[in-house]
Amino acid sequence: MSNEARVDSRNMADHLHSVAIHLLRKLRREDESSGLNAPRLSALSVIVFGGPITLGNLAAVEQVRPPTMTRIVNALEEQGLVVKKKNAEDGRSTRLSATTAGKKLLMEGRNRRVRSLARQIDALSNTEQSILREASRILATVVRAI
Amino acid sequence: MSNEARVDSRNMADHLHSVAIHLLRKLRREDESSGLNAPRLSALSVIVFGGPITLGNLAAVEQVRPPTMTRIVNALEEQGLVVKKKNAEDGRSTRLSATTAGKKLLMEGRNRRVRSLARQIDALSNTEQSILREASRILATVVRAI
DNA sequence: GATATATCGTTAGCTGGGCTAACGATATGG
DNA sequence: CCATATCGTTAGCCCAGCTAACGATATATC
Repeated sequence: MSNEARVDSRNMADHLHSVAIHLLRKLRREDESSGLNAPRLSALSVIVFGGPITLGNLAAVEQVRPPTMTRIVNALEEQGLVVKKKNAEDGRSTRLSATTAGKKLLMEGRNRRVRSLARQIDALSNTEQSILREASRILATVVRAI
Repeated sequence: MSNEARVDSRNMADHLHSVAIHLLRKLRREDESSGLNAPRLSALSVIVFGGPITLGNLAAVEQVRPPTMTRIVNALEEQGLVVKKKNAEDGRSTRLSATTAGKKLLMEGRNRRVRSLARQIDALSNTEQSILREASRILATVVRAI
């Protein structure tokens, strides 16, 4: 590989990193009324679409340590969005699943949070939207591989 | 606009949001040895390339409130990476600039942090790299507009 | 079957980033 | 000269990360 290519990939990585930081900072501001911030929303999403799931597995999926996930799940539980059930086959682990309220709030909260971003995407040309769509797919595999 | 397009942009926004969360979580792990985490690295970067700059302006650029930036800058100052100077023309404001050590650490820390991401980008095809390059440019303007 | 070991989740305690409210210091305008 | 505005800091709060240590349960070994 040429040295230029390496410099370029470093710049791209740098730029993507910066964009990710600022994107999340912006979106965080949309949270005020939702009662669901990013980590909780993301965890709830996994529970809704991938549940029932154990706390340890959820922590692994979300790339955090179990104590971190304990607190996130406790908050979701106190809000009545998630229920913990003992696993009958293994008393050490729990089975997390979403309540009806949890599923409902996921959709609403997620909508609220990404609404402003979606609005900006709507304003892009079709070509630009295609590029973004492809890029987000590529990025997902890239991130998974890190 | 068709309803399908709106649904699609919401899904894209959703997906980008999720990717951004997981990207930053991954990259945060690369920080251990660097001594510079994301907010400090980002702030230092602005000071290095955009300094001298006032604390308030830096906070605005970084999209955080002044008290938040005060703490970040204090940490950078304690590490000898940044210096505060009184503005001679306006005694209320300060002029932040990077020390030589700050400039050096920025390059090294930034490299370390995005190295694993750059490595994955290197492994992509030329086409995929082009898509990512375009997408990061588009995203930057999108984020700025939110 | 008893005992050692491994695994799951929680608790405790730390660091650090975000915020608002309130304040001192300095500029500026009436 | 005094009222008002602006800049940055301090204080105090919430929440997300982490490690270390622990109780409870499973499992393996003797």
